[in-house]
Amino acid sequence: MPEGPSLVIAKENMLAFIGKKVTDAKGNAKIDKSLLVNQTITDIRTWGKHLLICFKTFSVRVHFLMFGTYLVNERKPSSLRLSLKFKKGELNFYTCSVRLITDPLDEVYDFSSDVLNEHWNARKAAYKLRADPIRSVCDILLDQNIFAGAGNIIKNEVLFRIRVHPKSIVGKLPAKKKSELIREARKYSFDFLAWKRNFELRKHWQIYTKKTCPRDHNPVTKEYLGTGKRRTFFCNQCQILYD
DNA sequence: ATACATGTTGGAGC
DNA sequence: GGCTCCAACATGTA
Repeated sequence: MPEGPSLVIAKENMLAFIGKKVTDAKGNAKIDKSLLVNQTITDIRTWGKHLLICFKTFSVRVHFLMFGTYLVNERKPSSLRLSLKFKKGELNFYTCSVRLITDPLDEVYDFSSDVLNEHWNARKAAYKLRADPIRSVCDILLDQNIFAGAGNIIKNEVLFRIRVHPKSIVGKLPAKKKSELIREARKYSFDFLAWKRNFELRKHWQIYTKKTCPRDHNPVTKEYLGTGKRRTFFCNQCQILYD
């Protein structure tokens, strides 16, 4: 469930609860759940991979990490991390990280660094790349401070689309490639969102988990790259190394 | 069925 | 203090 577009879909699935009052809050989340009872949801937002359930004086931040799931007006046997009940309906969260945020969200988050946000600021991203030129494009694309919402699938597919080898150093990219990277990180995220909505995301993977490059039919290389040693698929022939 | 994965945090060790 | 490495979290999928 994790990458940014999936969070946008999660939010959309929960919009009906805006303006609704929590009648009960349960689950093993380590927050004071009693704070939520009798509070009304004022908004539901996302920042990257964070789902933000807003109340008048605080927000509940849900991060799904790798395996988190949620159900709207449904339950499953697994243990509940957080369950919000309403007069009509319920929101259930499993295997996720739940935190209370008491500072105003606009102080906690820079929404212009969320690739899916309407306030996305490409120039700011370009500035951040210039400020940190020696990092690999692999690490840059997973940096939530620069491309909030981008995850490992987006990383792989963006690099393939712009024909950049994942071991490239961001400062060595020609200016045109750098702006292409920034543009494509956002564009692919919206494609991801549209495909995910239609349950056809996998069908559109070009390099991620692939064995053969769809461009030149050479074998795809799989390596664990970057500081997080994340699964990276690439074509050694058509993705150019800038180092 | 065993291993692995769309992610992040925090602690140990240096 | 700061860096890197790794366990922990916990479950669906191949």
